[in-house]
Amino acid sequence: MHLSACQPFKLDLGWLQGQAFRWTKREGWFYGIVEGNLIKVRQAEGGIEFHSNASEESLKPLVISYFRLDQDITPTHKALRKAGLGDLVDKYGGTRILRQDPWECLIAYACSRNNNVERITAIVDALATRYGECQTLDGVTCHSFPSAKCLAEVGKEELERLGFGLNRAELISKLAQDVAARELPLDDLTHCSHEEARCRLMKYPGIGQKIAACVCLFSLHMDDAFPVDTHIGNGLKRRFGKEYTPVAKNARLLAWARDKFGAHAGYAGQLLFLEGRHSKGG
DNA sequence: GACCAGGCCGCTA
DNA sequence: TAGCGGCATGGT
Repeated sequence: MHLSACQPFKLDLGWLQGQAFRWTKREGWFYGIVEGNLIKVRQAEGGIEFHSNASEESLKPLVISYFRLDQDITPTHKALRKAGLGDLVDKYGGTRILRQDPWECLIAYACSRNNNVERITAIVDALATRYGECQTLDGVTCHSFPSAKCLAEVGKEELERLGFGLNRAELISKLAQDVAARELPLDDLTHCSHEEARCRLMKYPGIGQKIAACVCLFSLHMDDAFPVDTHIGNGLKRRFGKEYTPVAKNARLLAWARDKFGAHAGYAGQLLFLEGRHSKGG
């Protein structure tokens, strides 16, 4: 099925994996899970083409939302050019901030501390392969991400065995229990203020400013969230002379970003991230 | 063994 | 509030 997208829009593994980790590319198609369904997508004239074994008609609104095909990106680009990121808009303007499933997003970024993208992908994928639902599309196999209820029953020892490490296993086990019991009603956080969502997430030891911001940005529809990692910090320093501390707790930095990029801070960060990873050869 | 990955936390001033 | 150091966890 063909879906048109507000332009510019360009699928690329760089920004897909930079946000959602588990997308793969085979023979020109990108394979990934959207709302529990394995789909394949590729760039098409004026938008994308996607296919699934599930009803494409019923998946259509989900796919549009996931890739934000209906988002008019022009105001964002205009704001970022004004803020001095015009070259990045030229380079990475086809990027979108995805609307991921909050549960998988939370777990993936909860693994991001002391870790790299490849390893995060590997352990999240190991979890899905072991406990998710196996799906096949045109010979490509992919597993949906296991539910919170499922992971709550798995237990932290098993998570540790899967390669999460002791601390991450404990954190993820706790998150699974609370999400399953709706102590942490993830879907409801979409309707909270950015501040409240952030605080709810940061109550968990192991989830700080950066990870909470990633979850807010990539799955809770909060485009003004501004996660600062090493790449983004380096980019800020290079371009704007901003001091960056690894804790990213620098309230002044966040205030500066809010002032500079406003509602588009998330996009600014994402383009800086892509530049940072790209320049490192990734 | 050093250094690096999309950090977090607690202590101190 | 910010600055600093300790800790984390495999891989190269």
